[in-house]
Amino acid sequence: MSPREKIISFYHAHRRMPSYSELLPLLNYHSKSAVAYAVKKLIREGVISKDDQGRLIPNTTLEEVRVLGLVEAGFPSPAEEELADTMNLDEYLIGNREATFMLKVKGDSMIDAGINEGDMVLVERGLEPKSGDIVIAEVDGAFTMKYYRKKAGRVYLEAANKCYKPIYPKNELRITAIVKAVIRKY
Amino acid sequence: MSPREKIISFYHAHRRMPSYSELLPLLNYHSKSAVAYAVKKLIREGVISKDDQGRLIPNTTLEEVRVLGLVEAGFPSPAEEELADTMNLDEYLIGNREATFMLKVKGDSMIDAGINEGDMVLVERGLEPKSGDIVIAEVDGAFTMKYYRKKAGRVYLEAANKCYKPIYPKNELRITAIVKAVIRKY
DNA sequence: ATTATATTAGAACAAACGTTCTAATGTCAA
DNA sequence: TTGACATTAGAACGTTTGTTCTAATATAAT
Repeated sequence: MSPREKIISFYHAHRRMPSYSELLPLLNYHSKSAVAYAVKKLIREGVISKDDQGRLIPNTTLEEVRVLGLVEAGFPSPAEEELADTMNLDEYLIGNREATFMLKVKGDSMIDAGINEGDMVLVERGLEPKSGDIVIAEVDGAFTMKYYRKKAGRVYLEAANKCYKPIYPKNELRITAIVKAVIRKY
Repeated sequence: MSPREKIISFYHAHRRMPSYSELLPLLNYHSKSAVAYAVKKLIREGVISKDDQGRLIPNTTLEEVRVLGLVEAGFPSPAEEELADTMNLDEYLIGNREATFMLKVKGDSMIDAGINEGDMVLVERGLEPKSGDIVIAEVDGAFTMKYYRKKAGRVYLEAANKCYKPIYPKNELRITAIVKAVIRKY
């Protein structure tokens, strides 16, 4: 296990960077100056960084994922791999964390929109739905995921599956949340 | 802006929790004991926590998303909402961060698998593909995303789109990475 | 073996840390 | 107004922080 990996696992276990004292046993040293020396090396290598007060802060690569271009473009050669942009999944997917929830998808009503049973959807509450949004709606006491459509002032729900007919709500139509992202894990 | 939101934004800006001194201006206090008092309250409310040495650590809700059950089950009433499980997107989606990359999908060859053009895929390098995996493959110098199939010892690539025919590699077939997750943002 | 260099141990240091005490102030009900 | 309580300011405390120095040791080349 490299020093880098040890620090990363400490960071994820404690949700903060280790102090020099905590790095002593972690990096198998017996003096803080040895740690200081090792830390300087890691900083030179771009593994970690320091803030203006000397505290260690995680480098972006500790939390971010490298983003490449298109599938067709494929992977760059190791030489140019440094040019790759990085992205934080959390920041990318979550706007208002307080209002964001994750739901597991049941059924096949949105299969033509590429949302399959078992997928996870990130939904956000408290937003005003626009026509064309995918929403979580409460219809007659039950929850469903459908397209939210508004045509000629009339609101209805439409599945992304030809087997299902549009739903024209009889009573009230409560839009509980709006689907912001779909996540499928293999 | 509530104290909670101030701390969260500090945490995301500095990638660590603030010290008591840093909370002074943040919470508009002029003494550390006032901060200590406020921190105790926040801890009582479950907003933040402390480790065994008194340092502030972010509560799970600072980074995690609440997970509900099925779409059909919908949202629990506010009373039982505390029961909701939480999940960290990073931990959920990323196994080996060093080997993980993100690619933007071009084309419609995997549309029947629910992967559309413009989606992002999380791929991991250095894994041995199994039959049925979705992979990024280099065929004759170009990259494509296809199903990896192995039948009777023979390896070929198959699109999830009836318009495309299976690819039986003439020369070599290089599996560059395996698709671990699909992410679509609306 | 000898030299030069790189690394580590150990100690000392000022600065910053969270904690805790007293005193002052603010808040609210009676 | 009075009294009870909650909150804040300010100061002092012991501890831990990162830094920096010297001395000892390891490493590698000559």
